[in-house]
Amino acid sequence: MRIGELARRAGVSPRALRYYEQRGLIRSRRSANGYREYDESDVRIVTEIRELMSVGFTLDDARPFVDCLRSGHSSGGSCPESVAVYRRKLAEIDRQIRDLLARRSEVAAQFADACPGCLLTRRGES
Amino acid sequence: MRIGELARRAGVSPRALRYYEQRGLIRSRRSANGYREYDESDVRIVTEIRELMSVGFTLDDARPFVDCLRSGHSSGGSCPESVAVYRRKLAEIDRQIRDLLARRSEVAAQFADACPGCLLTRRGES
DNA sequence: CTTGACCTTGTCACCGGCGTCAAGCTTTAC
DNA sequence: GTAAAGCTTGACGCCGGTGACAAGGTCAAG
Repeated sequence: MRIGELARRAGVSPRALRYYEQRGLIRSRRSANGYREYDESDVRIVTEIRELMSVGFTLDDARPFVDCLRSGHSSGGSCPESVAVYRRKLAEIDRQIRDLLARRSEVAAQFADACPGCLLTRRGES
Repeated sequence: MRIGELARRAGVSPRALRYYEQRGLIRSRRSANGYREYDESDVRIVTEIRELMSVGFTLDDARPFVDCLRSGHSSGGSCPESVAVYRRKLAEIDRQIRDLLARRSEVAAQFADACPGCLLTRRGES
């Protein structure tokens, strides 16, 4: 299939696919007229990339998963390198959560300091 | 004082100060030779900006605080507009925390799905 | 033959907060 | 007198993941 069909099937723009190729995540055969040619395995790969990006992974983060799929594994996350990325991302998210919690209390403290009484009424807005 | 001294006293680069001016956060008198001239109130303003940025405020977020200081208040956070920004930022942080928590469980779910057993050993890395 | 849908490469734009360099002035220190 | 430090404006670069546009090649349907 050509780029437009792959894009439709994977739910991305052709522009994004060319970018992924430029970044070395997907490859393409070229037909005689220069058009990119893809097959089913590319659909799988792009789908995997999108799934990872939807939970905050970068393209570089996704690379080990793509390699894992290419090396024949049915799941992109079952290779040691992918597992390492999973662990790293989880740790990263945990760190971000901690940072945000710390930041929240700093903001609340500054707020209370600058405007005593303002904070007494509402909290969290959840 | 000139830009270098203000920069040193406020703990920022001269480049940052020119940027703040370009964004309309600080103003400068010019001496005869074209050099920017500042006084103590500018030290106070830049310090306020830095304090806000250190807890994740953008320059636009800081603007009401600067205006508040300029209008004679001893604290930049005591004006209604600043209070509104405080509340907005707290709500924003709360939202980000919720998003990250949701993301964390999505990543953990994908991880568990892709590599059953991998997640059993450690969690959180805290 | 022509229209229109699809493809190609290449480039600029975005967002935030500057860093960094260029090219030229002024002031300060010795 | 001169070199170093400090000042000026202007402009490009960064980071991530595209969107949007330009200027063209290709191919199927009418």
